[in-house]
Amino acid sequence: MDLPGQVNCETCRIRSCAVEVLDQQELDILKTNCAGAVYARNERIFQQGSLTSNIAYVKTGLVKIHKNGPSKDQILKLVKPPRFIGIPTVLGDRINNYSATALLPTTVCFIVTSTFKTLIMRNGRFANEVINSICQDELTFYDRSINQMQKQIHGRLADALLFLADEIFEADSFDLPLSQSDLGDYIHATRESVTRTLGRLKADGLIQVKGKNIKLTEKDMLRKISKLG
Amino acid sequence: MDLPGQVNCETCRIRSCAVEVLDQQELDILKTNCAGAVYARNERIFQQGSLTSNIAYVKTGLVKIHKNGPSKDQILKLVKPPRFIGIPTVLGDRINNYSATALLPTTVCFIVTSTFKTLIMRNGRFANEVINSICQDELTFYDRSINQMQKQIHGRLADALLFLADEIFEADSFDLPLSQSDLGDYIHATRESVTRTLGRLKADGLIQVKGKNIKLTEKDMLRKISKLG
DNA sequence: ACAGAACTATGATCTATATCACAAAAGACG
DNA sequence: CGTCTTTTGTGATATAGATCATAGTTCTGT
Repeated sequence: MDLPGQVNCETCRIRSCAVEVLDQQELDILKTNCAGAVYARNERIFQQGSLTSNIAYVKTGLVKIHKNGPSKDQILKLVKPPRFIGIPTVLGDRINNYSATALLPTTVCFIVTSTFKTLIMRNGRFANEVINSICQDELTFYDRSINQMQKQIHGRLADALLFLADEIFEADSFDLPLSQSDLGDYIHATRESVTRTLGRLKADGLIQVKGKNIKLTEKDMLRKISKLG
Repeated sequence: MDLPGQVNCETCRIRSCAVEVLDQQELDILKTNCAGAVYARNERIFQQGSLTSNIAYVKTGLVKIHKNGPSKDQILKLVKPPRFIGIPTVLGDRINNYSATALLPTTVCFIVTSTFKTLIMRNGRFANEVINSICQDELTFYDRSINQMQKQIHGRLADALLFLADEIFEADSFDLPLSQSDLGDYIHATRESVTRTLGRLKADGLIQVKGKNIKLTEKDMLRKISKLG
């Protein structure tokens, strides 16, 4: 983790919708209670179970949110910046309920939790934007959960690939930012099943694979697979 | 649905933490934009896909939040009052992203969405309480998701029974508020599997079943099953 | 009280995907 | 450059739980 330290929220070009609505005085409060950090691929941003007094704002890169389950670690979601993560630590206990790890080189701003709370209390529009953002996340996660539960592995993998292409990279060709084992944790499958299913999609000509690079050549077909489960 | 209509938020004894922090003027705003309703068992409170301009506050009873998946309806969570439901409709589109159905006779207050938003904007403490509540829900749902995914059916059923006993009824003996088919939608299993697994728990002497009534006689053992999956 | 619907019970079979076992390939690093 | 670790590929086997089929039971409305 590299620490650029001091940041300037006023001139920051990757501000969240929430920060957009702050006034000058509030930006000053934020600025003096905010520190930047840079993470390399696979570096842990925060760890489940650890005490914290910060909320993280992911500015660039890609982050996985993951949590220990009864039998293994599971990736709850992939977070594309810009996005706040770890907001639930505003709750009393201040213990991270999940881990966050960079999947690509990632820049993060840490905001002191009490400052975040102060801004919520002071500025209703800020609070409103935060609520919107959490609600959006909530709905997305509901959908993802249902899909994970009800689709079988082909559909879940197709979903993941389409998500990476459409939402994360906005390109039909991209380098997989996760190992197949991670991908398994994300779509709830074993590494072996991921390998086999990827192989199947490749054999059927729906995707091209060159090392880490994946190219979705038949997105319509992938979407159909995603639909049918 | 029976409509008591006019409610008085000032004297309401089942106020949320959020409403607790409102001042007199805000309570007046709330009161004039709030209507009560009573639902019978299995009555729909709101329907996924329908347009709405209200947020619901469940005062008493028990509610299931459920949503259509690719292959079937799934119960996302059981909501024990008091609790707001449907907050995500504060997002632009105002379309319910899931359904809510009463599992027991249930009383609900509907709050006009714009009023809810006004209160968030006006009163930072209200906003803060709302955020706390959503965050709490979020964490609970993460845990539930991971458990659903990683545990097998015995563990999932044990979880559900312990949840009903400990969180909902606060008693080791209770009448199942869901059919076995619903229970299947809740723990992601078929009705047949629920029947068999319940039968198994009964045969093993961990629970007693008399019609709809269930009595957890070996909670420690159930907890062990829940842990081991 | 009775007919129709909804719910519960249980056995027989099938299947998607986990597990296990091993090997090859690709990265990491002294 | 070679060793060590991590990642990927692939077959053989096992299994939890779905699906199918059939009946009995309880609820609901008239």
